[in-house]
Amino acid sequence: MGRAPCCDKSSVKKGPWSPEEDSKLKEYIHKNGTGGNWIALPHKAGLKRCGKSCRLRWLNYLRPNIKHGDFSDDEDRIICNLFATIGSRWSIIAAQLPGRTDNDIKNYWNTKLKKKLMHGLQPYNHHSSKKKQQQQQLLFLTASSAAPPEAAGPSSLHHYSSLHDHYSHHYSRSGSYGSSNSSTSVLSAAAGSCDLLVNGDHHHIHSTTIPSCLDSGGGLGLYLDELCATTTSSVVHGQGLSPDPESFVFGGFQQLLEEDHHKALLLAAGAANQLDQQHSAAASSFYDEAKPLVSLTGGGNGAGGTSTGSSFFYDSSYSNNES
DNA sequence: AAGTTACACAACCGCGGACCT
DNA sequence: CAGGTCCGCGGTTGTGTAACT
Repeated sequence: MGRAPCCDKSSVKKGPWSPEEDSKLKEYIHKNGTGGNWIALPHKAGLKRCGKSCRLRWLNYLRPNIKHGDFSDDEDRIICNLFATIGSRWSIIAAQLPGRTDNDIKNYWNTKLKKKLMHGLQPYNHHSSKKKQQQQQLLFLTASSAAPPEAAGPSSLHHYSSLHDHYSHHYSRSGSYGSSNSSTSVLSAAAGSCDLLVNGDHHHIHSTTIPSCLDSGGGLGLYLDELCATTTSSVVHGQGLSPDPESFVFGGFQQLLEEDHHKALLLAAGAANQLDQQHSAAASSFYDEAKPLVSLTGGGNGAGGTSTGSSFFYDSSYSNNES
């Protein structure tokens, strides 16, 4: 029954790979391929390594056409856009960046890009009172400005809080996500005017004054008054569609405590799924089960992705699920 | 110059789903 | 169908090195 154990953990070597090990692995795979069996590979290749370790070394370092070194602005943009849409699905993000590995992107995000984003989030709303500012927390929904207007998809209802689940569900069935040649547009969320559905109340927002969140990506945001309040009747104000876009996007951010910085960052990146996980307790205190916490409807200019990408978010089955 | 801290990156670990027997 | 392994993924840790005091 079953298969043999992957390896004897007590007898395998761990830690950094030596050049000799690298060349052994490279040579073996060039001659024989992986054979579809990483567990058996190290023994055949004469390596005292776990199959998992070999696989990781090959995929992340030895494989041909791997890019090392600085990420370009375009790559930054793509990573931010994708992270904003799907969260930390590094393998999917990596699939959109030829030559980059998920591990590489993950490290890059954790060490540089996240900080870059943090530093970008500093101007403050000069128009709000201090007390008001302290009460306000920022809910930030990112939307890609990279997608051209003509890429707009049909309208559908988006429940941001469940975007992650939808995404997993849909891509795993359609298998179309990797086929797009337009990585920035594949996962673009709506950037044009749209309706926000907050605890059942509709708010229509026009995009023309919506500024860019990152250097590149577009974004729209709104304040949630008393985000952590225990009441379920909190009102969401669609603030900031003002002549002072910067203050809208980043307003209130500086008042957040360390924990909230992380929360706001996740929000800023649109990683609603992570927010759900990490702050579900706080969120659940004011989340009305019967109504979506925050939803995005419509989608004018820039909504959705192109060609293959558009099927992603505007899949009919998804729309059906929402009704 | 030595010690400490911060940073970047490689590698490991554990989990969940797919697959095999 | 049940019980087991394999594979791939994401989170975390370890290690080398640069920057700072």
